[in-house]
Amino acid sequence: MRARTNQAKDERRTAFLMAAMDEFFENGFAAARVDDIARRAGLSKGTLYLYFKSKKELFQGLIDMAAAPKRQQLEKIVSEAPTATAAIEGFLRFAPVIVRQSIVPRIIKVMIGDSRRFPEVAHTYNQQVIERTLGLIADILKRGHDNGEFTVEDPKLTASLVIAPIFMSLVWHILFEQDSSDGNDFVDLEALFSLHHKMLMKALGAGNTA
Amino acid sequence: MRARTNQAKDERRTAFLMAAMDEFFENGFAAARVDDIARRAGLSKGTLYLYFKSKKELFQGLIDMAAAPKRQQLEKIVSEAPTATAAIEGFLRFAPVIVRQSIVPRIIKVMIGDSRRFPEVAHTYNQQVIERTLGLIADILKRGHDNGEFTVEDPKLTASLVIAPIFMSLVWHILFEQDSSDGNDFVDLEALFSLHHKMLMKALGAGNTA
Amino acid sequence: MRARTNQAKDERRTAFLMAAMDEFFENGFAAARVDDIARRAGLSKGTLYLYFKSKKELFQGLIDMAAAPKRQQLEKIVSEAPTATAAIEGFLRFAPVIVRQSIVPRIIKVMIGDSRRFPEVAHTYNQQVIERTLGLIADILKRGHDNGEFTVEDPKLTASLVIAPIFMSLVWHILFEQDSSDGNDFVDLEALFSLHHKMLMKALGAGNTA
Amino acid sequence: MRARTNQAKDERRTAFLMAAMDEFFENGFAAARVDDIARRAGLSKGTLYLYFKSKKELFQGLIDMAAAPKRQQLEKIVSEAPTATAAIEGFLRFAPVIVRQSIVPRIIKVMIGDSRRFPEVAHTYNQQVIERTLGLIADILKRGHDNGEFTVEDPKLTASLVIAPIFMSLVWHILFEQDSSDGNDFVDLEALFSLHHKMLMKALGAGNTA
DNA sequence: TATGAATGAGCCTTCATTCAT
DNA sequence: GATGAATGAAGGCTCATTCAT
Repeated sequence: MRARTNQAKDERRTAFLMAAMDEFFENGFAAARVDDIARRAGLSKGTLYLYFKSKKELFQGLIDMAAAPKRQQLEKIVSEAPTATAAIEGFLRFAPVIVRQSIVPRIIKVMIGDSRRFPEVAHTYNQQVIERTLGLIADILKRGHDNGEFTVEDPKLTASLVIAPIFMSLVWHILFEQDSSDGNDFVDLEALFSLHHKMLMKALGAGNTA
Repeated sequence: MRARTNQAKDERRTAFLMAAMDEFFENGFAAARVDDIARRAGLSKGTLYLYFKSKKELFQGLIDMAAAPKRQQLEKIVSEAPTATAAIEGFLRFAPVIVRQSIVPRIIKVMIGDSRRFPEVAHTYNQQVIERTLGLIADILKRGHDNGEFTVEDPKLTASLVIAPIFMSLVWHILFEQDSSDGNDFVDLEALFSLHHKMLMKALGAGNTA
Repeated sequence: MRARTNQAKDERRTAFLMAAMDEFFENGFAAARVDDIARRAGLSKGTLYLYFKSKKELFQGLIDMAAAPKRQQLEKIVSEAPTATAAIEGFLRFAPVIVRQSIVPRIIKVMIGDSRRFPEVAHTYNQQVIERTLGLIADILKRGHDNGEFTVEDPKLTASLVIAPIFMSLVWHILFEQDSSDGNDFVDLEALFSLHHKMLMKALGAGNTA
Repeated sequence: MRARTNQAKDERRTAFLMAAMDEFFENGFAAARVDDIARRAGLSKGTLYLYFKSKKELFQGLIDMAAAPKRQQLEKIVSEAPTATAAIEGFLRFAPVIVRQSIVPRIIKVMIGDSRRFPEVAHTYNQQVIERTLGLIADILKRGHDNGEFTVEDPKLTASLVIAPIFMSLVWHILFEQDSSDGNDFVDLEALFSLHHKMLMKALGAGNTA
C-alpha cells in the first residue's frame, strides 16, 4: 500500500521513529539494525530511506520528536495548581507516571548511551527538556518563596534536588526493568516520591507559618 | 619490552582494561573498535587477544574490575565517623569526588548504554555496587535513628533519596561533560551537595534536640 | 540484473556452487577465499551470504549437489544393456568420460582434502555415491553369474576390483592434471579401461562356454 | 634442553616432520597451525623456525622425507622372489600392510589435498614414488612374460591395473578411517587383495602351461 | 639454543546504503 | 512509492612469523 496523502506519510514516519526508539533503546545506535527497525515498523528497509536520509538522521528525528511535547503535561499540572505547594505536590505525584511510561526512560537511555557519539543531540535535549523542566521547578520554588509558602535560597539548585529522585528512578528503571518486569517495581515509586515530597516540604520549612 | 613476569602481564591486562573503559565510554560496546582499544593501550590488536578471548570478555573483565573495590573508600569514611550525622556529612562531602573522578561515571555510562545487551552484567553490578551502597547508607540512617540523632521511618527508601543527587550528577556528568570541560562544571557540585546535606538534615529533624 | 524470480535465484545459487567447487578444488576449504568464490561467480561477497549462511554451508551445499544426480547416467547405461557382460562393457567404456569430466574428480578431490574436517560429509557422500555405485556393479555381477555369463564368487568384493582403476585414474587426474593439460593424458584412459575390461572378462571366465 | 649434537638436531627435525605430517593429514596445509605442530612435537613454535624457514618449507621437507625410503621394502620383497609370479604374490600380500600403516595414506592424503597449491611437490612425489613403483611392477611383469610364466602385452599399462586396488584402498582408508576405527576395516583388505591376485593371475593366463 | 610474547596482514561475516524492478 | 537484491567498506578474530629474553 502506498502513502499518497500527507497524513499517511506522517504515519509512516512516526512508525519508523517509534520502531527506531525501541531498537535504539534495546541495542543502542551502533548495534541497532536498520533492517530490524524497518521490519518492526511493518515496512521495508528501502522504504525507510524514502523517509530518512540515513540512520543518523533517523536518530536525530527521534530526539527531535522526543524533545518536543514533553513539558505540556507538566506545564498543565503546574499552571493549574493554586499554590506553589500544590504545584510541587502535583509534580511529584506525577513523577512515577513519567518514570513508568515507556517513552521518557527509553529516550533517556538512548541519549545516555549515544551521547558521546552525538554530542549536539545531547546538548539540544538538555536545553529543550532538562533546562526547561528545571526552570519550571525553579519558577515554582521562587513563587512559593515570594508567597511565603516556604523558604528557598537558591531556586535553581533546589530545583535540581527536587528532580534528582526522578533521574535516579529513570536510571534504575533502565538498568533493572527486566528484573522487575513481573509486575512489582525495583522500588515502590509512589512511596519513594511520597517520602521525597514529605521530606522536601519539611526541609523547605513549608507549613511552619500555618 | 615483553611481558614475561606475571606482574608485567597484569599490567598489560590492566592497560587493556583501562583503554577499553575509555573506548567503551566514548563509543559504547558495539561501536568501540578492538583495534582502537589496543592502540590506546599502546599494544597491538593481536596482543589483546592474548589477554582476552573476545571483545565481550574484555567488557566483562572491565565490569568485574569496576565492581570490586568501589566501596572501600566509602566504607572507610563511614566507619571512621563518630556519629551517623558525621558519617552522612562525610559521605555527601565525598560525593563530588566520586562524580568527578573518571572511573565511576564512565562505568555507569557503559553500564547504562549496554545494559540491555548484557543484562547479567547490569544485574551483577547492581548487586555488587548499588545495593551495597544503599545498604551502607540505610545502616547509617538506622544507627542515627536508634541513637536519637534524627528520625527515619523507612531507612531503605530514605537512603535512596540520600543517593539520588549522586545519580543525577553522574548522569549530567556523562551527558554534559564536554560542555563543561573548560573548567566550570555544568553545576556547582560542592554547592549542590552542601545544600542537599542541609536540607536532608532538616528534613530528618536532626539537631532539634540539641 | 537482480534476481527476483525463483528461477533467477536458483541460477545464482548454482553459480555460487560451481564457483565454490572450482575454488575448493584449487585451494581446499580452508584456503579458498569467499571473496574469490563470489568474484568467480560474477557476484559480490555480500551477495553470497544472501544465498548461503556461511562458508561451511556453501561447502555442504556443494557436496549435496554433487551427491544427488551422479548415478543417473550410469544407471541408464546399465539398465539398457541386454546382458551383464554388455552392461560391464558399457560401464567401463563410460569410465574415461567420468574421469575426464570436470565435476567428479573435483568433488572427489575436495572430499579427500577436507574429509577430516567434515567427516559427516564424507560419510554421506560415501553412502550416497560410492556404496550405491558398488551395489550397482555387484548387482550386475550377480546377474551375470546367475545367467551363467561368467562366474563370480563374491560380487561385492569383485565389484570393488571392477571400480578400482576408476579410483586410481581419478587420483592421478587430480594429482597430475596440470602435467597433462596440454592434451595428452598422463595415461591413455581408453587403453587402460579396454585392457581392464579384457582382463576382467578373462578372469571371470566369460565367454568360455561359448 | 638444547640440541648440541647433530644427532639431537636430526631428532628434533624428524619430530617436527612427523608432527607436521599428522597435522597436515588432519587439517590440510592451510588449516594446520604451526603452533599445534610444534606442540605435538613437544617443542615450541619459535624452535620450529630454527629448523624450518617457513611453514611451506616444512611441508616440502615432509614430502622429501616421505618420498625417500618408501621403495626399499618393496624392492626387497620383489628382489628376493624366485619368480615373477612369486614377486607379484609377495607384492600383493604386502599391499594391506602399506594401506594400513600410518605413513603412506597420510602422505597421499596430504599430497592430494594440497597438490594444487604445490604442484611441483606433487610432480616430484609422482616421479619419485609412483613412477618408480609402476616401473618396478612393469619390470616384474616383463620378466614373467619373458620367462613364459604368463602373458603380458603392455607391461606399463598392466602394472597400473595391478596397482589400482592399492590406490582405491588408500583413498577409502583416508575417507573412512574414522568409520572403521573400531577395528573392522571398511573392507576386508586381505580378502580383497587375495581375490585381486587370483583374478590377475587368471587374466594373465598364469599356470596354464603347467 | 629455546621460548613464547608481540605483531599485523588477511579473511569471514555483517550491515548501511543503493538501485533495478 | 515500495521492495529487497546487491554491494563493499568495516570490524572481529586468527595465525604465520619475528624477536627480546
